[in-house]
Amino acid sequence: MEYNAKQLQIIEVAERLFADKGFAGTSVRDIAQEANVNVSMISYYFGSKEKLIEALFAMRMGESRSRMEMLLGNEDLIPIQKINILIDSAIDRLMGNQCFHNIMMREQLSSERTPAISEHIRALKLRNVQLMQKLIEEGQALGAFRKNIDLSLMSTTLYGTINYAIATQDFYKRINGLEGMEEAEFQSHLKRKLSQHLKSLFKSTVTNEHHNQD
Amino acid sequence: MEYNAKQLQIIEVAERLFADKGFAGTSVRDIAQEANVNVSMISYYFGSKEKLIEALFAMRMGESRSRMEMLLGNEDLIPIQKINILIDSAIDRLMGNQCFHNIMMREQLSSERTPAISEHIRALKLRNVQLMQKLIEEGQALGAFRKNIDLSLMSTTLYGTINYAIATQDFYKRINGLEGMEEAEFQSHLKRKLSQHLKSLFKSTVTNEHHNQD
DNA sequence: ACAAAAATCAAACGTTTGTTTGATTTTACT
DNA sequence: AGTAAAATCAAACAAACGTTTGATTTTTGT
Repeated sequence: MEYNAKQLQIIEVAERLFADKGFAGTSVRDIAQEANVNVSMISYYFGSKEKLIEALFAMRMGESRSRMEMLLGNEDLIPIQKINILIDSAIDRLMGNQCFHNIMMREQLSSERTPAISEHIRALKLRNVQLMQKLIEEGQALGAFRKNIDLSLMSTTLYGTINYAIATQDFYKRINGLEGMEEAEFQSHLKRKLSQHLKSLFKSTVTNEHHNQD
Repeated sequence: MEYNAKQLQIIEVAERLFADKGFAGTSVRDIAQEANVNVSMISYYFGSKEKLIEALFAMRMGESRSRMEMLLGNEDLIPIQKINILIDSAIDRLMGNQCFHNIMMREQLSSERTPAISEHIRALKLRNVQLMQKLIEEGQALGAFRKNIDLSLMSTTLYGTINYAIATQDFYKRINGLEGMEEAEFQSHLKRKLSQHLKSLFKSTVTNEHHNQD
């Protein structure tokens, strides 16, 4: 589905408001006002508020594919390098679409509020977890990774840590005394810290190497 | 504040519904119906729907203290044992109060929806992160733990992993083929897996010991 | 047993909700 | 230029919302 400028404007405003106040907490009049359109345009273009959030999901899910396939094809990389690419691409994806992933998180907290959306999320999570399992099993086959790794909980730790870091970033800012830092600078600071932290975490946990400082 | 049976009934039903459908997505009539009370009783007892969720937070926050202080006082335990106790008590606390922590997670996703609640959450998170920092610094002082540990992101990983595991437990069930398992059994299964996973994760990451299988 | 207090109820209150209507304006096409 | 389609609008719609009211029942304390 392709959208014109007005429709995109509505979707993007809705994304921001849904992320901030939740789906039920956001009225179509809120959206219409911030998007500078008449209330009736939402039903006119999307059919209903419910179909609007489904359109948002269909749109955002359609993006982001294919960039990670590069990493699978490249045979020059050693297992831990592939894991590191996976970590960084997950951080980039979640940090770069905070509003949408906030909404996704909310949807996961409700059980099956909208079947179409739940199905989108399930498919995405399945791709993510299978990709990580593939990389870990490759590393295990090469003898580089430990055998006793809980595959599905490793991806829980990856996405759980990133999501939770994003959800609590104000708290992180406060306890690390970064309240004065400019927003864009803070975002890249957090990305860098998350990257270091998760890479070190995964390296210690999945590899057979003895730990060495860097 | 102490509540009578009817008030507790309202709070507990509200907790379940807020967790499942969100605060804005739950109507006072939903709550009244499931709690078998008249709609007006909610305003009568709590003043408003908003004050009801604040009462819920005040009640749940008041519990759960003090059990973990035991772990701090005990000088017989080595650092990694204290960390393990912290992990298990976090798992027990979050898994044992899934509805409430679901609501807490939702509140963290909205920026400052209710200042009183945000303040409760901030205080709780501060206690948690400071406790973990204290334990890690003890271990570092004893030479048992590495020096280059990102203190605030370690607790992000702990709580992020548990919260995300709880939020996606239906998915976990499905990809691990546990759909037939009885609910109580699955809950203790997940607790055990989470405990093993997080202990192994923390051991690999924070200690100076070389890894050994168990 | 009685009076005061607390609890409960159906009904109504005024808003806000998502959606539809019908008229009007703007755009697109020949 | 003229007409059909698309877009926009204020207004209205019924339903659901949180809350209040005022009468009635139940509980409590003496």
